[in-house]
Amino acid sequence: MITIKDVARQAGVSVATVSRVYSGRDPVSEHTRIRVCEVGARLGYAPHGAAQSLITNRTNTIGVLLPDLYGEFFSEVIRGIDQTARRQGYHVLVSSAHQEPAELEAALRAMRGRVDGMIIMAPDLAARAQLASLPTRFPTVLLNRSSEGRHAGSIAIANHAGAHAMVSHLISLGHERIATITGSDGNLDAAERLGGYREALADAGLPNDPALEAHGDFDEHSGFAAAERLLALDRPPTALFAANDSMAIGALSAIRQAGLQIPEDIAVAGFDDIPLARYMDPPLTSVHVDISALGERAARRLLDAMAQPGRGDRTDEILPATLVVRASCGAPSGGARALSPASIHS
Amino acid sequence: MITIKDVARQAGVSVATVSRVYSGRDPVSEHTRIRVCEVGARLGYAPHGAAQSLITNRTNTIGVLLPDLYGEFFSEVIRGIDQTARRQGYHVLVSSAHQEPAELEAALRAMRGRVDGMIIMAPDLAARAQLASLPTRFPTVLLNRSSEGRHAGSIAIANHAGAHAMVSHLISLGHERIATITGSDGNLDAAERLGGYREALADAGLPNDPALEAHGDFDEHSGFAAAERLLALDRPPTALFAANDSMAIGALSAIRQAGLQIPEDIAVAGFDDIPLARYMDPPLTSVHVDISALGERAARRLLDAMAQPGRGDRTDEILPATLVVRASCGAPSGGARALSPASIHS
DNA sequence: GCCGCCGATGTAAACGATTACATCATGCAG
DNA sequence: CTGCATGATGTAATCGTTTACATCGGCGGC
Repeated sequence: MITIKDVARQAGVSVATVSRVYSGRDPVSEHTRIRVCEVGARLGYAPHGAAQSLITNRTNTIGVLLPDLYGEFFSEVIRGIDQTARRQGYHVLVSSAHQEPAELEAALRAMRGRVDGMIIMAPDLAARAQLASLPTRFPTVLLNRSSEGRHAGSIAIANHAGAHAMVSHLISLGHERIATITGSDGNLDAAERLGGYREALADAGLPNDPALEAHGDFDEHSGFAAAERLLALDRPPTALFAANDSMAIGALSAIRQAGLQIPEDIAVAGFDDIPLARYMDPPLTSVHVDISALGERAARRLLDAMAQPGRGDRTDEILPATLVVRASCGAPSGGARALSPASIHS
Repeated sequence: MITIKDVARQAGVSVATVSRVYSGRDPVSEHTRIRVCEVGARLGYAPHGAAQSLITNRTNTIGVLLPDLYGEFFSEVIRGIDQTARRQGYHVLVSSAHQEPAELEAALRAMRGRVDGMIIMAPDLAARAQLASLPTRFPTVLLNRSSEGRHAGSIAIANHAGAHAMVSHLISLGHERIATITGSDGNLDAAERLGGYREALADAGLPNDPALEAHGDFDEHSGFAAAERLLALDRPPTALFAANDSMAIGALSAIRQAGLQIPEDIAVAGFDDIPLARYMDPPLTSVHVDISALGERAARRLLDAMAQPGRGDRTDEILPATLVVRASCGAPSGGARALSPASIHS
């Protein structure tokens, strides 16, 4: 492998000069700069990242710790992070599927000297608790609401508000028996969406029937199965709010298979507004959240925090969600309404 | 930040001993090993990645270069890579959206000293040509068929065979006017799938009507728009093969909107077999490819190549695809058939 | 003509680990 | 008792950069 010394020797200058040419910080005479660039290009020289990191104490890399990644959500958040990171000359080191607290900690240690900051998504409540107790080595931004750990800022989705708005919407359409299909147990998003559902019912003075809360785990099949169970009830629901679109789509399939009409016999709504939602039959009413924006905001916040070390930004930010009404809920017309433009500073 | 020296001092030993304890290579007396571990844990010591990389010349990281990432495909391939990589103690550095050859080269340079090997996916033909001319710094595995560059192995999806099988299947159902919705221009997967479509028609002695090849770009909307154009033809097709499922789903929507029945009036098939395909109405016939396995294979191949430097593995491997017949194509029954178990050694 | 400044360049000390080699005590064979 | 292998540990060179500091020539102000 060819190093800065090789370039220096062949260009007849010292390593310091070569370094200056490439970093562009100190003044270098035009003559030598051209000469060095020439030699560098001919030799195919590229600075050794590790060596640079060692001396500058900056890696130009941000780490991303994600849970096991379901579907498009993962792509989108990474895309948002990667785009803003690269724009600032940063790389992205990803690591996924850290359910066990121990594994999570190991991953975190391994990042030492490899990243300048971290974006961590730990929707699992147990892992999250563990996280709070870890020594904070570098700037960190949490995805999802940071209930406890006061050591980092966070960015979350308006889960509660979104779910509340959706269920309220269903109520406004005249539904009184509204079921929900929940997300995975112990998942924070799932819990918050369920909370929004319950609160909306309570706000409207409707009873909370436990039989109408069917378990799911965010994938299509669990939505299908949950819908089948709900339809088999003595008094089946007239509306169904799934905690994400994948499950809603599974539910649509189950409902059709039972020979029922959507939305006439039963209204359906989802959460996430994945691209495919509008192409369903009928098009799926959902809560739109801009996942890529979530990643982008997180990256931006992290980069800011890294720029001004010390004055860490402990803000908890909530990304607004938008109600997208389509045919599956039986509402008269389409259109989107904004809700919860909240940006809560604690 | 706390270094190996701090641990050494507090434990009353030399840095060498601490290093030995952490790497576990050389023998260390049980007494001191415990002592060092104790101090290390108390101080929260973690070895500095960059420093290790510099001296050992190994980063324990593999780089992944991806094009702009559409939908679930991206998640899946990354998941496959990340899982196998982590199992071997490797990290994953991702970088996406490199369309421009210049940008791609810059990204590649920036990896120097940060990764031990690379997985590169460059479906764009122009970028791919550029790639072949780059000096090969480290072991590399290409995703998608490596037409030219003889400097690396590759793993590809059975695009041609999959499309061929699907179109042949439609022909066997009696269709003679079969349209296709193509993927993005200049995209290799798209080109190969189109090739498979054309060859299947030719093999069956059917004419190739250019009007039946509608442009798309892999997203839902383009599928919707393309289907509208096809339906407006004087002699509309009786079957439709979309180059991916997203476009097929957009097409389903357009066809319904035109008041036509699927599959009675027009049969529809896709490619990729995304999880949602089976939940469509009607369930979507598609070509199943295991994307996560693609990433996994790529990672495994790369890790192998890195383990035995020099004897690079220039094999071109093709991952088999499976025909998944559901209701949308109007075939009598369901079930999957394997095709193209090809693993071509060149 | 001298002084000081400035711009261009070189010298060498870091950065934090790994590891070949040296050192040293210990135990055991002869 | 001597010599040597062995196991535990320390010393110091090394990886490829960046950067504070030194050097040096030229130039303008006085």
